[in-house]
This record gives sequence, structure tokens and C-alpha cells, in this order.
Amino acid sequence: MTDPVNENGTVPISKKTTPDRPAPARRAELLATAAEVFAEQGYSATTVRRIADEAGMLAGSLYYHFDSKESMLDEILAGFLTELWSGYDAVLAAGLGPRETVEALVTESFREIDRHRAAVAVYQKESRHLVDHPRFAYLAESQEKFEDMWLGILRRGVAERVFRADLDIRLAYRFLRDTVWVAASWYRPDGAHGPEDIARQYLSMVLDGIAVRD
Amino acid sequence: MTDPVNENGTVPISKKTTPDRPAPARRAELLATAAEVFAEQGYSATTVRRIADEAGMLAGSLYYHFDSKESMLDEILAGFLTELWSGYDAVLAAGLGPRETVEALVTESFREIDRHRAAVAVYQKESRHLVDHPRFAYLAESQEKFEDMWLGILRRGVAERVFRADLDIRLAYRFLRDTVWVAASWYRPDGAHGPEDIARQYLSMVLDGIAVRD
Amino acid sequence: MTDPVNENGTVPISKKTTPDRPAPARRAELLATAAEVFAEQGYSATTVRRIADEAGMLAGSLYYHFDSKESMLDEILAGFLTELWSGYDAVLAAGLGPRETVEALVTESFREIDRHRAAVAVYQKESRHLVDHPRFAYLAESQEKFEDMWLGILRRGVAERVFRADLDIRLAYRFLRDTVWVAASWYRPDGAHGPEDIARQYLSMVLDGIAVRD
Amino acid sequence: MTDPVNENGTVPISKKTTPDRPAPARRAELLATAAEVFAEQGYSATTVRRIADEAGMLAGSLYYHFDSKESMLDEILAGFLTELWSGYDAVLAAGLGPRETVEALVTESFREIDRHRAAVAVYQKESRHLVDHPRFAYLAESQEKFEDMWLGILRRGVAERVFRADLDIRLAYRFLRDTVWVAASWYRPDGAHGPEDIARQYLSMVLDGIAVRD
DNA sequence: TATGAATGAGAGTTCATTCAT
DNA sequence: GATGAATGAACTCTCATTCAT
Repeated sequence: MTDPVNENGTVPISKKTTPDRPAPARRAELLATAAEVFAEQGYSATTVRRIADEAGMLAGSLYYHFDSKESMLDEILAGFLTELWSGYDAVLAAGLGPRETVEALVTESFREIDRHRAAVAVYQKESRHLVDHPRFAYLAESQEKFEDMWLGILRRGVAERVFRADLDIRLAYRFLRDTVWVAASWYRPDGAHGPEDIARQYLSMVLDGIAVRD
Repeated sequence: MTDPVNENGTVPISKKTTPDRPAPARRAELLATAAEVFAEQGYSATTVRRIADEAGMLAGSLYYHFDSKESMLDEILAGFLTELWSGYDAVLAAGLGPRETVEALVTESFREIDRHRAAVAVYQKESRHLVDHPRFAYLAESQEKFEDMWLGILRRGVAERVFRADLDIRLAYRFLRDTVWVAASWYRPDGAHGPEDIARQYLSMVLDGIAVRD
Repeated sequence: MTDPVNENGTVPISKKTTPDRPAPARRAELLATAAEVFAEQGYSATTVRRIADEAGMLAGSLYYHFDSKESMLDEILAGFLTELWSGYDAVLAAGLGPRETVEALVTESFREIDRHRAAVAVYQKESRHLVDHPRFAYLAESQEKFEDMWLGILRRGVAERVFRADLDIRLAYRFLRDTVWVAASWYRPDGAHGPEDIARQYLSMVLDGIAVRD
Repeated sequence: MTDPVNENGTVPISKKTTPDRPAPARRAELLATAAEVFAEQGYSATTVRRIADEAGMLAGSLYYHFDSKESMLDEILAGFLTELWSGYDAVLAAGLGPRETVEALVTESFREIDRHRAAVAVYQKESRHLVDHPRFAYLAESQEKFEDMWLGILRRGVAERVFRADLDIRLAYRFLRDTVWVAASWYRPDGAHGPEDIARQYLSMVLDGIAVRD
């Protein structure tokens, strides 16, 4: 399992009291463990002791690595968003047409689910009631950026007669957004088909529907 | 084993402090309040004091009406499922074709979201990690019934050449299931269009896709 | 089962806010019920609701009859002591010899256990940590009187060569005192032998020992 | 089924938070403190705060060492019984005559009262209503063993013409049993005479009575 | 780096008690 | 006389967090 946090510095806000020096590898492991437990039980229902158990240490020992339970959540979410947007930005920079952009973004999303399922699931579950919390202001920023991105693509698609003109754009946006991310709740990377496979099938349903064409 | 929830919402809760007859109105109010708070903050992050505040009473007073915080959750979820299945069963009994059945079920789901948004949101958020809990065994039963129902309809639809033959049935099932229910997280009943409206647009996307037809 | 409280007025201290008028019979029943439950579970572990359940009413309804849970305990203990001392005083007034007085007192004690087993058991269990409580000052008074009485009898018995001269009087006092009252914990009035029977056998052991005489 | 308590005081408690090895000393101190308070006020009337106060810590801190208030009680009682039976078994193994066995058992009992007065007092006060509780099933087992032991000795003593033939064996058993243990309620180890002293005097009364011989 | 032991705030829950009806 | 609903204080217990070792 790889590390959900990237090279440090791009992680927004998280004030770090713990020294920069000691083993970033251990941190990463611990964050992965925490994400897994958060995903399974929910952030609030997860005890710091449970995470420690899973990591083979005592609860207090986690505080050598992290300021608080909340800062673990922070790092997990920020790491996820940083990585996700780095992928999205690359897609957007490619200057594809609306349909191809949708395809690339959805595929990119499934790849992220594949790589960091737990982090995505945590984001799915917790982001809604975290947006009001000052520390997690970047969630609201990201969501706004997300919304702008999708609405823009959809509008362009409609304008270019690639997407249906009778769509309620905002509804279609929510449909797309949710449809992709809830997959994090059931996706298991050891499945038969990889993320690109699943993305292809999802896109087929989303773009062309499940009904046969007359 | 059949569903442990019975007719009309009064679910078989283990110990009931109050008899069946008196003041089901107050109970219902309190459950609605609890559902609202659970939906907003998550079950675990919700304090019983918060629910009581919202209901204009003291925390301890809730225990005149309910055994525990958990039993409130239980009643909310069981009540929701009871009502949902009563709607679904009526649809299934109507003997419609696959496409019409899908349309009716999705519409019915949005009606349920419209009537009991909070309960649906709670179900969305909490059911995953509750299935292992013996008390909530009926969740697993319901989910199985749900899956069987949808897989059956999809298979029949494919057989009758109403749905596309190239679908991964299990994937399509998850797609349909999640797509509908996540709407509970953003739907607000005071919106411009009612549940039937939204159902119609969702169905249009799901059945025919968002892309223009060639 | 007869009433453990006697004609009112001899009951020490208990301030009564509830009217003197209404049905003293019902009070008596309720006190008997309370004593039974206190005896079984201990005063502290007994909930007022449990007493009410046993009496076929709701917890709040008890407060029509009594000021508080404590005042129930008060009436039970005071009633018991009043009755006990009325019996003891009669014995003491008879002017018997030491051995005969011991026999009469022990017999009287077993009669009290027979009549009001629950009250006696409550006294056994609770009196120790109640003596410091101002409301129950009469317990300390009674115990002092009790001690004086027994020590006097024993000393007289030794002086009159009725009791063994090598006895540690204080130890013998405790021995006699405890020996009798703990019987309340196992005595059941429906047993084969009545209180006089048991008293006789106890006395035989206490006075003459269990070993055969050389 | 044999007694669930094993050799040397470490009783099979269900869930233990702390491993067996470290700091059994602190546990023991805390248990002694708890036993003292339980003995004084009764288990139910004792708050966990009070125990913590007495131990110089905060209430919550107790839960680092013990699962619950109940598990403290459990350890106290099980520890007491373990030690008691280890003493009793040694006596029984010695193969003494009935009178000498009674003397040795009573002496052993007073030694136990001397060493663990609080635990014995707790046992005295609480065991009666705990026997129904599954967790404390070993109390019932111990009581049965106790009864069998005493009845056996008494019967043998009668058969061997050491004890009086006219005794009601069951009554004599209760007499012996209660007579010894209630001493825990007043015994203070700092008294003039040690446990053997008191045992000797008790035995003298029990075996030969308090009356002078004809 | 990690542990063992503790803190302190706050959670869910209980329960004696009150009171309008 | 009794009920139904609520209060408010206190209780057991949990848990994130701290810190000397």
C-alpha cells in the first residue's frame, strides 16, 4: 500500500508540531492505517486506540507522530485532494473535448479510488459536516472548484451538442459527482477488473444509459 | 427469516419503557428530531444532549421515551425500511415490465427521500457499519432482498431486450442503487421540483444517458 | 402479612408531610413491599420504581404516600425498633434470672424475625452505615441501649455463676447479638418449625455448646 | 464444575485491559482501597469517584486498571475465596478429627478476617444478591462447597460422638457459618488480641456454650 | 520512539423527585 | 389516588490527550 500523503508542503493548513525529521515512512503507514479504520467505522466512531492497536502500538505513542486525531484526518483528506487535483489538472490541461474530458476525469477518479480507496471513502463520509470547520476550509474550496469544473464541462458539452440539451445541468452535475465517488464504498482493488475497466462501464452507463436504443 | 419490521412502523424494539398505546405522537416527533440530527452530524458524533436540546428537553428526559440512543437509531432505520418496502412491494405486485418497474421503483425511492429525507440520509451513512451488529440484522436482510430485486429486474430486462445486453449486471445494480440514494444527501423538499420531477430526470439520465444520440 | 408500623406517634423523628388521614392500610402494604425489596436487593440498589412495580403502581405515585425513599426506610426501621423494644421491655420488666432473660430475649427476637423478616433483614444490612446520618440517630440510641442491656445481663449472669466466668463479656455480647440477627437472612416463616422452635435450638447451642459434654 | 478461581489470587476475570505481568502492585493497592470503601458503604452506594478519591486519582483513571466497578468487586470476591479455600483445603487435607477440624477451620477463618477484613465484609454484605448474577456463579459454587464441607464435618462429629446427637445439623451449620463471618463487621486487626485469640474464645463459646456446666 | 499511567472533559444513562392533569 | 412526562443531579464509563521514563 503506497502513501496517501505526497511530498510535504503541498498539504494545506495542517500545522505540524512534530519534527519534520523522523521517518516519514512510519507516518505514512500510520496514516494508511488510520484511513482504513476511519473508512470502516467513521471518523467519530473510531478511537485513537483502535488505530494504535491496528498499528501495533499504544494509543499514546501515536502522539509522537501526530498532534491529534483531527490532524490525522486532516492529512488524509488533504493528501487525497492534493493528489486528486494533480490528476484532474493534468486532464484539464490536455484541452480535450467535453466528452473526452468527462471520460478522462471519471477514469482518473476511479484510479484514485483504486489507489487510495480508504481516503476516498473517508472523504465521502466526512467531508459534508467538515466544511464548516475552519481547519478544513480547503474542502469547501475544493468542492467549489469541483463544481465549477463539472458545470463548465457540462455546459460546454451541451453547447457543442455533445450532451443532451434537455438536461438539468445542476442535477446532471450531482449525478455525475455522486455516481463516481460512492463507488469507493464497495470497490475492492483485488477485483477482477481494474479501475479503467470499471470506469469504462460506468461511463457507458452514464453517457449512453442502460436502456437499449430504439 | 423474514424482515423483523412489522406493519405500520411500530418496530419490535427489545425493551419498551412505554406501552404501545399512549402518545405515539411525541415519540414520532422525537424520532424525527433525532433523525435530523443524526443525518446532519452522523450517529456517533451526535450527542443525546444535542437531540434533547433540539427537542426542547433535557437529555435524561429522552429516556422516558426511549431505551437508549441506539434504540432511537433502530426505530428510525426500521421505520424507514418498513415504509420503503411497503412502497416497493406495491410496485412489484403491479406486474409491470422491467423498464416500467425500474421507473416506478426509482420514483418510489425519491418519494421516500422526499417524505423522510433525514431517515434516508441516516440509512445511507450508517447502515454499512451496522450490518455486523446483531440488533441491526434486518439491515442485511433488507439489503439482500434489495439486491435480489434489482438483479432480477435487470436480468429480466436484458432477457426481454429492454436493457442493454452488454451490461455488467452487478455493476449496473450498484450504479442504480447508489445513484438514487445519495440524492438524499442534497435533496431539499422545499425545492422547485417535487420528487416525481427529479425521478423523471434521473431516470432519463440513467436509462438513456447524458450524451446525445448519434 | 401484618403492618410493621405501629400506632403512630411512637415512630421517632420521621417528619410527615403527607396527610395523616388517607388510608393507613395502603401505607402499610407499601411499606411491607418496600421492606421486602430493600431486604432482597439492599436499600441503595433498590429503585423506587421497582417498589412501585411490585406494588402495581408508577414510581411517581409513591410520592403521594411518602416523602421520599429515605422516609420509607425510616418508617420501616423505626417501626421495627419500636415493636422490638416493646417486646424487650416486657421481658426486662418481668424480672427473670439472667439465663431466663437471655432465653426470653432470644425467643422474642426470633418472633420479631418471624413477624417482620424483611424489616429485620433491612436493619441488619443497613443500620451500620446509617448511624452517622442525623435522621437515623435513633439507631445509635437503640444500639447503645441494646449493648447496655446485654452487657448488664451477661455481667449479672457471671456474677451469679450462671454464665462462665472466663468469658470475654464484650465478645460474648457480640456473639449473642450477631448470632441471633443474621438468622433473618435465611429464615423463612413457612418452615417446619416456628420461631420458638428455632429459638430453643439456638439457645441450646449458645448456652451449652455443640460439643458433647465429657 | 470446579471453582473458577485458580491458585494464588489471579482470578480468571473476563476481559483484562492490562496484561498479567506489569504492576500487579498498583492493582492490589487499588483493590484494597475499593474493598475498604465497599465494606464501609456497600457496593451499590459506593461511587467510583469515592474509590478514586481514596486512591488519590480521578475516577476515570481507575478504568486504566479495571474494566468496571463490577470487575473490581469480582476480583475482590474471587481473590478472597481463592485464598480462603487454599487455607481450608490445607486444613481438610490434614485429616484431623471433627472437633479439631472445626477448630482449625474457625481459626483459619479468623485469620482470613484478620488479613482481609474488608474483602470478607464485602463478601458478607453482597454475596447474597450476587449469586443470581452469571458473572458471580462461583459464589454459589463456593457456598455449596462450604455447606457440603460443614455438613460433612458435623455429621461425622455426631457419628463419632464428638458433637451432640440432638443437634439439627442444618441449623448448626448456619449457626457456625454466620457466627464466624459476621465478626468481620466489627473486627479491627489493631485490637489487643490477634485472630487466634478470638478464634479460641469463639470456639469455646460455640463448642462448650456460655452457660456454666452443671 | 514507545510505554505506562494518568488527566479531564464529556458522553450515555439512571433515578429520586415534582407536578399538572 | 394515580398517571405521564419531565427535571436535574449524579453516576459509570469513554476517550483524546499528556508526560515522565
